[in-house]
Amino acid sequence: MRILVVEDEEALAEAIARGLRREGMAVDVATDGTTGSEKASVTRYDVVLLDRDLPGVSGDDICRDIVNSGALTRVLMLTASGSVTDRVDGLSLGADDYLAKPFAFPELVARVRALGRRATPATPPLLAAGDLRLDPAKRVVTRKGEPIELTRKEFGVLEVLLCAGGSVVSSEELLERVWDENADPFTTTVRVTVMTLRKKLGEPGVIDTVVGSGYRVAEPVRQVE
Amino acid sequence: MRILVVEDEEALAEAIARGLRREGMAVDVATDGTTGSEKASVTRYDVVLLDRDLPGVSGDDICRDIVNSGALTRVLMLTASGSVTDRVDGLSLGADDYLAKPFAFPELVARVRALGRRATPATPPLLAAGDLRLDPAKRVVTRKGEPIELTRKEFGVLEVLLCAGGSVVSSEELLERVWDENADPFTTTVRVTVMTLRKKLGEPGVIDTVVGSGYRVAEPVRQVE
DNA sequence: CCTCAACTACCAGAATCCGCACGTTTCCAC
DNA sequence: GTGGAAACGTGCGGATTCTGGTAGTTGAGG
Repeated sequence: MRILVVEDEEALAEAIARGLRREGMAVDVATDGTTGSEKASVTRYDVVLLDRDLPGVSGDDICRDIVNSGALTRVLMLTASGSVTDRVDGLSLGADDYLAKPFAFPELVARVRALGRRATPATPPLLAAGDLRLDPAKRVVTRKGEPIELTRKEFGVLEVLLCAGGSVVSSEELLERVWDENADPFTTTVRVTVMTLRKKLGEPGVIDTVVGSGYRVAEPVRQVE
Repeated sequence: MRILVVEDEEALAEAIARGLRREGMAVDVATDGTTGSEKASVTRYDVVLLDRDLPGVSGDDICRDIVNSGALTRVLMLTASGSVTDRVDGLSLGADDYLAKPFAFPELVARVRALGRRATPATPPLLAAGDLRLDPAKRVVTRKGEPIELTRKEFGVLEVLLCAGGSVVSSEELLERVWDENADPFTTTVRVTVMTLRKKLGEPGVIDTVVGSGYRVAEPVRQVE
C-alpha cells in the first residue's frame, strides 16, 4: 500500500512513517503543503495522511485538489482540534476519514488500512449537470447560481439521478432508493415527485423521460469542486 | 440514500432513524440481529448502521456476512466501548467506518454520507458494431454519433442481438428474452419490431436475416468504453 | 392548531404494442 | 427453371400501457 504523510512537524511525520513502514506500507513524507501537493499529483497514492493545520498551502486545499483529480486516493485528515464541527467540515470537503490529535497509533493503522481496502473511487462532494449544482452535504441545489428549495423526496430523487451519471433509473429503483421499506409498490408518488421536481428546476428540462424504462438526467453529469 | 439501522435499544434506533430521515435518507430499522441480517440480505442498502453489542446474532457476524456477500453496501459500526482495540477489531472485520457511543449526531450524518457516496456501481461496457453504438445503462443508441430513439422492445431486441456477438438468434429466443412469459408464442410482433428497428437504424443494414434460423448483426461486435 | 410535505385518485393525451391482411423473398422438389 | 409453399417484410388501425398533470386528503412536525 502506497502512503503519503503530509505533516509539518518533522518528528511526528517521521514517527508516523516509521510506524506505518513497520506495518508493511510504502510511505513517503512531505513536511509542507507545497511539496505534499506536488507529490500527490505525481504519484498515485492509496492513502494520503493530511495534517489540516499546515503552513503555506492548507490541508483543506490539498484535500480538494486530490478529490477533484478524480484519483482513487483516499484522504485521512489529521487535526489538532477535535471538535465536532471541524470533523463535519473535514468530511464535507471530501476527506474520507478524520482523526483528532492526539491519537493512538493502532487506531491510525486500522483507519489507514480500512481506507486502503476501498476499491471504488471517492465521489467528490458536488454533483453538477449543465448549469445545475447539487451539494449532498449541505443539501443545497442551485441553478445558474440561484438556489432552489427542494423537499426531502425531491432532493433524494435528484441526487439518485445525478449519482447515476446519466444512466436510466426506473421508478421502481427510485422508490427503492429514496423511499423506505413501507413504500407501496403500486404508488404513483414517484411520478408526482418527478413532476414537482421538474417544475421547480424550470426550463430547459433537466430530467428526461425514457418511456417504458424510467428517468435520466439529460446533460452530462460532472463532478466539480 | 437507503439506510438500515440495526440497534436493539428501540428508543435510540428510532431517534437515529428520525434524524437520518430528516436528512432525506430512506431509513429502515431492525431491533435485533436476526431481522437485521434478513433485511440486509433482501434489500440493497447503501449503508448499514450496525450496533456491535446485539443480543442474539452479533454485529460482527452480520458485518462479516455483508462484506462476504460482495454487495456494495458499506458498514458503519456503532459501539458503546470506545477503546482502541475495539476499534481496530471492528475495522479489521471489514467495517468501513467506526463510531463510538455516545456520538454527536452531525458527525454520524457526515460519516454516513461519506460512506454512501462510495457505493457507486460499476458501469457496464458499451456495445458496438460498425458505426453503431449501444449503451445499456444510459439506454442510448447512436449511429455515426447521431442518437437514435428506440422504444423499449426495439432496444431490447438490439441489445440481445449485440450481446449475442454476431451469432444467430431465433425469433423464439428473442420473444423469450425481450418479452415476458405471457407472450403469445404465435405472435408476429418480433418480426414487426425487427422491421421498425431496421427502419430506424437506417442504411446500410445492421441486422441480417438468416432464413429459417433467425437474425444476427452483420458487422463484428466489439466492446468499447 | 396550522402548515406543508407526501400521498392517492383520477383524467387526458401520447407513446407503444400487436393482430391482421397482404405483398415479397427464399427455398426446394420436380 | 418453375411452381408452390413456407418464411419473411410491411402498412394500418385499434387496444393497451405509460406518462403528465390537477385536485384533494392525510399526517407528521412545529
